[in-house]
Amino acid sequence: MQGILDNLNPEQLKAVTLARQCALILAGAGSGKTRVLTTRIAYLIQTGAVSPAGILAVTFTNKAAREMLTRLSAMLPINTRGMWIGTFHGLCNRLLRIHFRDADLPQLFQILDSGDQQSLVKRLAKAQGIDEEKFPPRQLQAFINNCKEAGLRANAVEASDEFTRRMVTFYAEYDAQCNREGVVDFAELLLRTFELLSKNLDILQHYQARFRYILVDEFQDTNKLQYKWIKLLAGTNGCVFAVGDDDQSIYRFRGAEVGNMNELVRDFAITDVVKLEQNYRSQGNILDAANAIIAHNKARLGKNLWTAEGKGEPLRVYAAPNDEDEARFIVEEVRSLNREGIALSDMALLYRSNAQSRVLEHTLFRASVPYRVYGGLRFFERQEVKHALAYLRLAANPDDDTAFTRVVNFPPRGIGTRSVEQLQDASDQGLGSLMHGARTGIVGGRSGAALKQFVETIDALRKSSETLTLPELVEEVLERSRLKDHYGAEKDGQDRLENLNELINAAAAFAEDFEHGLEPAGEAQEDVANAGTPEQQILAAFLAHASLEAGEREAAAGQDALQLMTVHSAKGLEFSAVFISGLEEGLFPHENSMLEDGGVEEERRLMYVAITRARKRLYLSYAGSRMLHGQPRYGIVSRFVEEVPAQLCKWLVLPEKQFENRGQTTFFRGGEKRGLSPNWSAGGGRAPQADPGRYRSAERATFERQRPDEQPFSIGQNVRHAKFGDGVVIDFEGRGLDARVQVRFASEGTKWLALQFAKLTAV
DNA sequence: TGTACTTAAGTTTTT
DNA sequence: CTTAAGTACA
Repeated sequence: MQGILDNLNPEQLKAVTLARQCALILAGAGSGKTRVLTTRIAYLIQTGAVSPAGILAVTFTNKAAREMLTRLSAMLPINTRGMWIGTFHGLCNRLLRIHFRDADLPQLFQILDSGDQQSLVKRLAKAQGIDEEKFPPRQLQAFINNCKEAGLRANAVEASDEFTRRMVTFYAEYDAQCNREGVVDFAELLLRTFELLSKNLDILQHYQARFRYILVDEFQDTNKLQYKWIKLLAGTNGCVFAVGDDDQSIYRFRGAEVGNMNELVRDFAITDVVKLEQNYRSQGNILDAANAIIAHNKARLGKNLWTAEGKGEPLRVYAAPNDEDEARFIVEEVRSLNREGIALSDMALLYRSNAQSRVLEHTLFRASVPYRVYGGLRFFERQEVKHALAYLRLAANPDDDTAFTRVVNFPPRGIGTRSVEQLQDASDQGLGSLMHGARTGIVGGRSGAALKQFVETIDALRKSSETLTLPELVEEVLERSRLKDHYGAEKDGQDRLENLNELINAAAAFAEDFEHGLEPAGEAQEDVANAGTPEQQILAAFLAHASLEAGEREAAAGQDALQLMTVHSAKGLEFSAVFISGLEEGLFPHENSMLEDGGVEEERRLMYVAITRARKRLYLSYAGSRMLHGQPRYGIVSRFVEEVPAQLCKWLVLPEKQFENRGQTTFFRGGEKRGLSPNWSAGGGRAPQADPGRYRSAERATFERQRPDEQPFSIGQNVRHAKFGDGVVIDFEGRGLDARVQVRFASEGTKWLALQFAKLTAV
C-alpha cells in the first residue's frame, strides 16, 4: 500500500486518496496527471473500495488507454481484463456489441471511419441530386457529426432557414441509409449508446450499479454528448473523477467544450477542485514563459505552474529573413545540440500546420539529419488495406454498400459507373442493398455477368468466414479478390503487397489476443447470448478494431531521429529540446482563427501546449517571408513571441537588424475578435528586405560554408534506405532536385534512386 | 472503361 | 508548390 503512494506530492496524494466523492483535478502540463489517474485506480482497488470490475476509465486515444493499462499492471498484480478502460468509442462499441438487439443494430454491425462516412455522404448526395456547390459533402458530413455530437437526432434539430432545413432532411436520410446498411459512424457509436441507456432503464441501472467509479482523462476535450454520457452512467450515486486542464483545451474545432468543466463542478456539486501545479518537466524560464503567455487569456479556471528546478537556459528566439533560412538555422542548432549529447529523438520540431514540414524536411534531408514525421497515413487507412477490409466487410455484412462500391470494380473487372448507377437507382427505389440488386440480375449484358461473378466471390468468402480462422480468411480474401495478383502485376505494387501480407499478420495477432481475452471484445463475447459462429464473431471484432484503432503511424527505422510534428500531435509528449517554428501572425495564430470568437485564445492555448513540451531548451523562430502555395507571403512576428517577457529570451539575431524597413511596409495586426484586416500581405506586396549590408553578407558567408551539405552523398559513402536497408553509393549524377545516386544494397542489389523521393540517410 | 490532362484549392485531429 | 478531383479523349 505504502508503495504506490510513495513520492506523491501533497496535492497528488490528496487527489489519489479522496474519499468517495466526485472530483475535478485541474492538472497542469507535466504535473503527473497520468500518474495520479492510474494511482487513483490502484488505490481504490487496493483499499477494497471497489473491485476491478467496478472501474470505468475513459480516455480519448487508444495510446492513452494502453498507457494506463500498462502502468496499472505494473502497480498491481491483478488481472486487468475485467476492467473497462478504453476510449469513449471503444467502450461504446463494447456496449453496443453486447446489447445489439436493444440498440436496434444487426449483430455484426460495421463501423464507418471518416473516409467511409464521406463516401457514403457523397454517394447519397449524388443519388438525391443535391447540388454539390451549395452543399459540399464535407460540410454535410460536418453538419451531421456536429448534430450527433450535440446529442441531436434530425427530428430534434431546429432549422430556421431553408439551407439548414435541407441539411436536416439530408441528415435524416443519411441515418436511414446507415440503418439499412447496418453501419454506424463514430459519432453514432456514442449517440446510439446514449440512447440505449436512456431508453432501457434496466440496462442503465445495471451499469450504474456496476461502475461505482468513473474516471475521465483529458476532461477538457469532452464534447456535449460525451459529457451527457458520463452524467447518465454516473447517475445520482456514481463517483466521477475527472482530470483535465482548461489551458490545454485545443480541440474546440471538433466539438470539445471546455465549459464541461464548469458544468461538472455545478452538476456534481464539487466543492473543492484539486489543482496540480507543480511541474516536473520544464525548467523555470520555460515555465515562466508559458505562464506569461497563458495569462493573456481571460476566463481561465486559474492555475500557475511552478517548478522546484532552477531557471535553466533562456529561450532562444531567432528572426529569419525567410523560411529556408529558418530551417537552416534550426538544422544547425539541432546538430549542435546533438553534438552536445542530446539524442535526436529527444528533440522535437513543431509547427502549426502540416504544410510547413516540407521546407524543414528538405533542409534536414540535405544536411543528412535523420528525422521522423508524425501524421502520415496509418496502416488501416492505406488504400490496399482498405480494399481488403472491404471484402471482409462484405463477407460479414453483404448490405454494406460503402464496402460494395469500394471494391465492386476493384481490381477492375469490367463493372463501370453505369452499372453501379443502375444498381443505385434500383436501391433508391427501395429494392434493397446494392448487393441484393447485383444478385437479382438487374444489370444485364457483360457487366451483369461480371457482377454475378463478383457476387459469387463474396458468397464464397462468406462461406469461408464461417469456418476459416481469421488469418486464413484474410489470405483467402487476398487470393479470391485477386488483389494479390493485381498489386503483384503493378510496377510499384511491392510496398502494397507487403502491407497486404502485414494484414495477414495483423489478423493472426488479433485472433491470438482475442482467444486470450486480451482484446476487450473477447470478454464481451461471453455476454452475448446468440452469437453466430465464433469465427464470425472474431471477424466482426477485427473489423471494429480496424476502424477504431487505425494502427500505429508508419514506423520508421529504429534509428535515432529528430521528431517532426504539428503542435496538436505533440500534446502529451515531452522533449529535452523543442523548436517552435513559423511564429508569424496569420500562421500561428492562424489567420482563420482570428475570425472566430475566442479563436485566438484557443491558438494561445496551443502555444501554451507547445511551450510546455520542452524540458531544457526552447527555441522560437519566425520568418520574414515564406513560400505559401508557390508564392511568397510576408509576415510579421507572432503576438505570442511578444507576449514572452523579454528577460526570458535571448535573441539570436536582433529583429531590427533584419527588418530595417519594417516601418515603411504596412502590416496589419488583427484584433483578438474582429481581425478584419489580413495579417498576410499577398505575393505582390513589399517584402521586409534584409539589411543589404552587414547582415546579408554575414548570412551569405554561412551559406557558403554550408555548400558541401547540399550534396550529402559521395561515392563510397554508406547509406541507409527505409525499405532496401544498408548500402554503399557507387555512382552519382545531376544536381539539386534532379540528383540521382546509384546505390549497391547489401540485400537488394544495385538501384538508381532519385534523391528527391528516396529517403536515404547517411550512416 | 481506363488513362492523361486540366483545374481548383489548400488549419489543427481522434475515434 | 502539391494534391486531389474532375473532364476529355483513346
